[in-house]
Amino acid sequence: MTQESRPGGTRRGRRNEPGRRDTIIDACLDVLAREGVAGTSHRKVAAQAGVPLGATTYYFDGMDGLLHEAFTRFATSISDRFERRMTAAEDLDAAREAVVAIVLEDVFGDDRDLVLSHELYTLAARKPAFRAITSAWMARSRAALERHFDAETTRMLDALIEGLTIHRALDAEPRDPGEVRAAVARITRASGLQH
Amino acid sequence: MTQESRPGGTRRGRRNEPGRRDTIIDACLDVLAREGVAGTSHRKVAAQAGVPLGATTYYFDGMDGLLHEAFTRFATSISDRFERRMTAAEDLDAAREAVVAIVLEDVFGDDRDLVLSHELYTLAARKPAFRAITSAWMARSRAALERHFDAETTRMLDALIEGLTIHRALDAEPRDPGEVRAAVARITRASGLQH
DNA sequence: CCAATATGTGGACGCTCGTACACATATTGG
DNA sequence: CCAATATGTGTACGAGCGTCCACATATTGG
Repeated sequence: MTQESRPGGTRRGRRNEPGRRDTIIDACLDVLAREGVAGTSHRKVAAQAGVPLGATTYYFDGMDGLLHEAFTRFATSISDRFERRMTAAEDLDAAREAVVAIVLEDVFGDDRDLVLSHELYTLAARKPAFRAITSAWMARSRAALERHFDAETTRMLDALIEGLTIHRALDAEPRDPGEVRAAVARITRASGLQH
Repeated sequence: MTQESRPGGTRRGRRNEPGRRDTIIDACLDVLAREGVAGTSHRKVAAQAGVPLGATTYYFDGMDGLLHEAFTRFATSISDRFERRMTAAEDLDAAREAVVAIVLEDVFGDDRDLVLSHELYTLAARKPAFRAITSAWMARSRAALERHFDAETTRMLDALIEGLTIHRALDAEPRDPGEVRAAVARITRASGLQH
């Protein structure tokens, strides 16, 4: 059993906390959501995670490395949810309704996800290294959509989802769910695959 | 006639350069496009504009004030172009084609505008003060679209434009112009106003 | 049980940052 | 022509930043 030489005091030297990296990544996402990329620093992440400053540079390759892992985790989790929704849909109408649910519930439901998405897009627009994350995310979304829609419709739909999401974020008043449904209907009209 | 006491040397005291504020705002946009909000500082803007550091705090109310004016100028100029395109269109088909041109030429044509848009959106997603800028921008775009399309279609189209733009930015390969045209056609099918 | 090693930390270094303000000079009013 | 004022600037301050590394300690191998 592990004994602490100075219980309650500052411990130095070797430790055994396997979840450390994970804790730091999650803390990084918290800070990102709260302060944005601009306001995220090693020190703030360390404080949020409850680890010493040195740990954030020890486990990750600079700030960019940390951001990369954090946003990868974020994009993957959003992507998972998207895929689950689309896979669960059994026919074309269910697929359309799944898209509506994604727009209305998944992204709009949570300010945090929305803000994080924007931060990631902005970073990706500037740094190619982060574009790999958004590309993978988009590729997965499209693959999921293509279970139900043809390739062209999929790309249009993907763009529409994005646009509806963004505008919802910047709009003051809430959007009519019926309108989202109608927009999805227009884009996907007669463009389904056989099931 | 204005005489300089120390020609070629450092000048202090009262000066008469009315374009100073403008110069600084433009320089700020340059820095923003190059380095992002995160990397923009008074010093960098001052260097870019060729003015002393003090000038950037003298003419503007802190960094936020400067950012606000810079992004206002940016959004207004994009918005002008949008409005001009839509106003020039004389019938429904021309309006559809104008939208395609906006997507393909205006936004995608210039990486700088794209990056600046993202930076602004991200800021707006986090700070309400900047949301006023994006709201005004969106309101103008919609008003311009409503010259040709009904209100519901306008909102859908606005979102679609946004989404196509964003995805174009993050996509590696160029998008087929025909597909943009097709997407616009689907959304606007039988939704025009009388002219 | 004792080296050797792996693991992690605290603190320091050099930098950039935003802001504030004493002061220098151009302009203006009398 | 001279005070008074408007206009702008140089500089300094304190804070926060990323990164680095000597070192402390837990673990392991012999």
